Amino acid sequence: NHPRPPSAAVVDDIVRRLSRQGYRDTEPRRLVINAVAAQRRPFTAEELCAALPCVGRATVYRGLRLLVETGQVCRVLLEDGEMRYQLSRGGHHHHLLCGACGIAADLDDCDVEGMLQNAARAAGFQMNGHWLEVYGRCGDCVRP
Amino acid sequence: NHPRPPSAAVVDDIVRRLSRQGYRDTEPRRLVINAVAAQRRPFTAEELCAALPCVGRATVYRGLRLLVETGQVCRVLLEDGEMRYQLSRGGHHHHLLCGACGIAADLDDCDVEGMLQNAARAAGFQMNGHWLEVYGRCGDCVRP
DNA sequence: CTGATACTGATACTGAATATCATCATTGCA
DNA sequence: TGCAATGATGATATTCAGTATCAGTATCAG
Repeated sequence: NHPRPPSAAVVDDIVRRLSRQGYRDTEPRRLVINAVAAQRRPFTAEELCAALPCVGRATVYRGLRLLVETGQVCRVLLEDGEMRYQLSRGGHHHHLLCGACGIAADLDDCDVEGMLQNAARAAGFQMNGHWLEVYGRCGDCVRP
Repeated sequence: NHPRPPSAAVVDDIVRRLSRQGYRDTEPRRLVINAVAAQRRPFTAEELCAALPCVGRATVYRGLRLLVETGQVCRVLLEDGEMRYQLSRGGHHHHLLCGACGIAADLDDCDVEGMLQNAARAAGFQMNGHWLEVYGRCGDCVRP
């Protein structure tokens, strides 16, 4: 339930990728990335702010938005409609969200794509993308 | 692009269902339901307020919330994360959302359920529900 | 009819997110 | 290495959706 020590390699990787796109490597931005990488489960922008009292609110929000826009952080939609964020491993994937402990596991090898393409086509619709979240209980919460 | 004249039968039906659950049949509430039924595409709470200048904001929000809670209006998640609402036909279904005209078509006969169940189980996860939206272009917007 | 109570709506409030803008830090380049 | 050019920061003000309050009103069962 506590933040984990973020691996410096992960943070450096993200900073490098931003650098390649022309974004500067700054102290506050690194702090934001660090805090994002330290989260164990989907978090809100406000939680980030709380975890970074020495970084301005605006900077935290800007940093988070940047990470989302560059695809390094993905959005996670909770069952009640709340939007949270999580470090992304990259690539298309979905989330298995545990309603008990709040953790989000990745679900990669799932071919909804093809099925949806077909269903959409049958409805005269050209599919370009989709959003999928799966809700339930993770293994640890089902049998404790 | 204009609101359609809401069928009185649909509105009456909703009012009756609310009545059965102990909710009163009031003038402002009927106006809200009427406005909801008149929408052609997913709408926001604020759009409802704008369409109902003679009904108090609080009442519009309360009415909308009631309809969502009783399952007569479903939430629709846009690609950019914005949450909208739409009159529900009831039953489990998903939406085909057109990014061009904003319309939402229903997708009923699609068996993602089973596939997700299996994928979730393989990850040691007990699935209880899911959220799915499909994005793209509707037939009218693909070939105009 | 009538009373219990659900409902309404003007208003005030909250809280998340963004705009502003003077100041500072970073980086490419000389 | 030093120096602009400009991207980034953060305190503050502001916006805006959504909710709480609460006195007054409408509904409906009996």
